[in-house]
Amino acid sequence: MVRPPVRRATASLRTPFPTRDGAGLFSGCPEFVGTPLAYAREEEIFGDGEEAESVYRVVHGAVRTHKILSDGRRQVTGFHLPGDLFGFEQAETHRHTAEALSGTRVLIFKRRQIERIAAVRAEVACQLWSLAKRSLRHAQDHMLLLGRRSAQERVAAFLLDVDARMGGTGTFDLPMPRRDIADYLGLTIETVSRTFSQLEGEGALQRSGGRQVCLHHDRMHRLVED
Amino acid sequence: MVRPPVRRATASLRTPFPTRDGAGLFSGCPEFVGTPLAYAREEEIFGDGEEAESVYRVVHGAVRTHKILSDGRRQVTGFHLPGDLFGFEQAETHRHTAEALSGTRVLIFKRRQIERIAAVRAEVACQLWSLAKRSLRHAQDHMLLLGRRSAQERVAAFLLDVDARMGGTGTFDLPMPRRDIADYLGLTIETVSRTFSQLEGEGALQRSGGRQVCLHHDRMHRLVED
DNA sequence: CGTTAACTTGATGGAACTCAAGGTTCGTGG
DNA sequence: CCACGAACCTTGAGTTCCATCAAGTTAACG
Repeated sequence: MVRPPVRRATASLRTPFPTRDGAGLFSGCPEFVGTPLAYAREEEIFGDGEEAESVYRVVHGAVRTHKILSDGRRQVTGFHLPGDLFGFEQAETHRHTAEALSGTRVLIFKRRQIERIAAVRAEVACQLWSLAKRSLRHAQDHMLLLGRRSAQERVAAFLLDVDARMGGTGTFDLPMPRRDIADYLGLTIETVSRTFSQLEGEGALQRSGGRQVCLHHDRMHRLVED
Repeated sequence: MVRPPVRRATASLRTPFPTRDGAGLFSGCPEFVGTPLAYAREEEIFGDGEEAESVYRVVHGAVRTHKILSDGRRQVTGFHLPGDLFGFEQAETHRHTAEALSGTRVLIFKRRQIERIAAVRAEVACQLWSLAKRSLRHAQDHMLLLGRRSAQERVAAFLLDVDARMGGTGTFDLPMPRRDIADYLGLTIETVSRTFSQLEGEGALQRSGGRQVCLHHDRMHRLVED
């Protein structure tokens, strides 16, 4: 798979904004006050190999994290929606790249500070542990998808997951382009596109305008073995 | 992919043995005293959906954890060697099945007890957090492998990983059969077998007696893009 | 409204899967 | 110690699903 040269965000209008959300708690702990920051579409939030100074919480918009091989093959490891935390690392450096999918606001927390507080307050450390376990479970579910599911199952499972995270109404706008979906599901954009068409042909969903979809929950679910 | 009926351990000689290793610490915390227990080859340690009462540490032998779809497709999510912990769950029930690869001894810890101690001692909770982050990193690396790597790269990366975990001498016996390797790498046993042969043909490894391999480190590494 | 990126569709090819033997290893009992 | 059987592993032939290559078409945006 050949991939065009690395897409780097050009826009760098990183506009700090008022502390409206500054009171936003870190898992219900008032001592964590995040610094609000905004990123433009496709702007990099942190890069693979950089020192992991901060941890992030999405306030508005969406973020993707990915890993990339030297020849350009990319695996998107997660999409992060409002409320989600990302950027935790086991080591001192990031093992991922994080980029905004669209104009996105986040709260930034200092990793050192979080670790300092966790080292003293057991209930905070337990919350962080729990958070990591939740991510781990997601990663393991995704391994099953990547290792053993067909293209149709992957796309169907993905759409059901996004729907659930966006409110579960069955109608929503996908916050990411096909390339990101493909790289998340271990497929190519062509296969994702064809699978969308196929699902629409089978009456499992309807599309309007590329990004908007309306799922037929029952038929969709029937496509995903479990 | 059709799979033979679920392989259930028939042998159930779960023989508790003396407390020789009872002094084995839980990440250096003397208050955790595990109960030693032994499992026979292919014996189930815990099953998907069961209540997650315990957490385990491998003392001797090897364990695999996997997830399985209703039609039998299986994804092995990890192999656990002496010193490794497994069986932590985010929720109250296990989301995996764990089975002994060979005669295996483990130490069992009560999850409730660990949680009780973590809730009070921050440094313990931080260790557990760190452990979860390490597992998460492994899972994310594996996603990249499953989503984007070729069969040859998967097998080569796998062999290098096992070698490193078994001492890094380059010569070792694989503790698992081809089926488990295949289900770990998202391949079929035939493809794994063919890839072994291909790697041997290219001089990247030598086999003797099915399970024993001797890796040619340089050539092996060259096959794994990063 | 024009330009560009994003998405879709078609034709073709190939890596890995499936099906089917055959060979090897290893444990068990004669 | 050797013979037998049952897993386990390897190899071959044919097929399939998804990737690749190549146009088109639609949508987004200045």
